[in-house]
Amino acid sequence: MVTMTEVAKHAKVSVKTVSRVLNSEPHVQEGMKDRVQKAINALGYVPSVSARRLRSNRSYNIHLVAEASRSNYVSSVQFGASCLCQSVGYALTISLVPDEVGRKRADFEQWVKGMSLTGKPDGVILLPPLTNSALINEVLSDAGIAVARVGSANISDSNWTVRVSDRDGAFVATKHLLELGHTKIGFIKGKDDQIASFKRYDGYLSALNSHGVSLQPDFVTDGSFTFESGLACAETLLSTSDRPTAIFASNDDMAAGVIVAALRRGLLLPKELSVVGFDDSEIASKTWPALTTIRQPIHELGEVAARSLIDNAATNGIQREDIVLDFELVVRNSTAMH
Amino acid sequence: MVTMTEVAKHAKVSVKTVSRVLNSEPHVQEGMKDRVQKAINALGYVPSVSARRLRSNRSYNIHLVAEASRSNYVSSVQFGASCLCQSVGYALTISLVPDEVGRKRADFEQWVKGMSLTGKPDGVILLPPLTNSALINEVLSDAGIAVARVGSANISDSNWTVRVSDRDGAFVATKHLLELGHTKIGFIKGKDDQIASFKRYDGYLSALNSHGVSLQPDFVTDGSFTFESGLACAETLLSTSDRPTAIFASNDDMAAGVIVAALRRGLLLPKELSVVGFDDSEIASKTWPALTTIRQPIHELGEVAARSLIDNAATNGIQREDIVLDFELVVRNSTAMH
DNA sequence: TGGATATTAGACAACGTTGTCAAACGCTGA
DNA sequence: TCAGCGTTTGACAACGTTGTCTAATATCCA
Repeated sequence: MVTMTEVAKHAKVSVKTVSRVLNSEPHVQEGMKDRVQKAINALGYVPSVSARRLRSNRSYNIHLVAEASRSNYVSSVQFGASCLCQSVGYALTISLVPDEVGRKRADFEQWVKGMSLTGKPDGVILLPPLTNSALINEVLSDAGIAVARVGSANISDSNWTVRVSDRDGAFVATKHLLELGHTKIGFIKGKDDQIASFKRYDGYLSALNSHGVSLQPDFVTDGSFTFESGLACAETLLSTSDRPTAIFASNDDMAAGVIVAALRRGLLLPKELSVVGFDDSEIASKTWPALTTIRQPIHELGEVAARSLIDNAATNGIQREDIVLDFELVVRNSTAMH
Repeated sequence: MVTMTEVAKHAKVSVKTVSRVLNSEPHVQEGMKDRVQKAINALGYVPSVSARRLRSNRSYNIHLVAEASRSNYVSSVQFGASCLCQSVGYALTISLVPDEVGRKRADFEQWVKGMSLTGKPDGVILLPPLTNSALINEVLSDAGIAVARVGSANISDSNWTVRVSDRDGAFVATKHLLELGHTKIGFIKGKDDQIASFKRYDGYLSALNSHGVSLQPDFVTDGSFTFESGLACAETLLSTSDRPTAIFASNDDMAAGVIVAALRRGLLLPKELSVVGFDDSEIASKTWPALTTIRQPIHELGEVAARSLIDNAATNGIQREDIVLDFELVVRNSTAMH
């Protein structure tokens, strides 16, 4: 292994000068820079992260925490974060936790400790539904770790939130159905541990309202963001005598469940039932008919979250923000005129 | 931050003794152990990974490399690996690379260098189709990094392979169709950069053979493991005058494509067409009808891969193996008697 | 009982980098 | 010409752990 000392010897300068060049510190003459650079290339020197970490007390590491379910969403965020981290020489570590963690305090503190055991990261990215866990946010804050949350949250502290407007997205989705002539629009809520669930419901309500359609309470059901819950809710919605002609599910997995439920009953889609989802996750384009949905720039969410944390670590800046990215209505084959 | 020195002072022993206790080295008396343990708990001491890494020249880090597509499969493996790493105090870092990497040598070496920049891992887990990339395996070997490959490979070196028997799995899947009375069985191959593709084809052939059914070349099409390719292949297979009554696709994504193609043509499933997939990835249970498929213990693949690498790092052992896990035929609603 | 060996504990150096401090140098203005 | 200042460089310590070596003590066998 080539060390800084060898580079220094080869370039006939001190180690400190090599260090200065590597970290592009000021007060180094051009000639020196060149000499050092040449020595580095000649010897194929690569700095030791371990040593750098130890001395500078930075981990050059971002940690992402997500629940193991919802794999499509998670892996898209991860991809965005992974690309960015790699491009700036950061490592991205991952914890996929089972669904129940975050509920029991002791377990979770144990988990945080485990994380610091593997090297306290410069920042942590939280994915829904962890985003809105007061417990997790508190524990991380207490540990002095910067946090970037992906998705809506109602926690107000000095960290980042990176999200799309759930309310506006749901509004646009519902409006799309209204404009196709639907007035009997079923809604499947998300899990109530996620703020997004309420915001999407809000958007649905406002859209109905702004089109002068009154809410029919039977048409609103409680899902939990899973395929199975979407299927079950659709069974309920479709078995009423005066059934909805369209269903807006709070995410794509549930919408896929709606489609299966409808096919089972022998409904012709989209003629006899229009379906809209939310997320544009992978499954949206693999159902038949393919899902009309609200596209979140999921990949970008991860990228922005990672970048915020890294910039923060580099500058020790404290300017935290609520970053809202744009969504987009993607019209496929699951919606039609009524 | 609490350091070892402080623990040593508190317990009135030398730092080395504390180190010995922490690493459960031999030759420490019980009394000492207790005293040190108490001091550790009292002060809430957590060892510094950075220092440990620097001194011991181990990274306590496993790196997983996958292509960003195939998210269901990737995140299952990840979950298995993540759980295991966490339970033994290792970190799991991830690189999700775009689909083309591994083709261009320079790019890839750049990538490996980037990885070592973020701390040379104790081991790397490769996921298909990277598993079988001679280039990647070579570059990692040259860098002296232990590798565990998930999925079939035809690279013979002294690293691990963790997989199921693709041939046998495909044999069982095909046999299932034959036993339902099908003789006209279409097959959709996987991408030819993966050994699994050939093995699954082999299994299909053997099953036909062992049931005395002769191969009909028209019934074999070239897919690439994507939903779209499955859809396209099914279009071809179903448009022939003497169309197959069953289709075995080399993975679930393609099988989902087959289902969509069939539904588009107005076929009744599974009555008019039986479909079988491979993997039991998330989508398999979310299609209508739900897919009959071969379940790989994907989660376990990741776990076993990670464990092999960690054990190796701890013991400096060199016993590398080809680990074959069990698969299982999962019968759902996409197959029926002919 | 004595010598040899095994066990236990500690002092110290070392890992490869960055931070601190001081020295050397060149420049400016009086 | 010289004090005063800014720039550039280097010597050295420090980060928190583990490896090596040595010393002290306990144990064993002849």
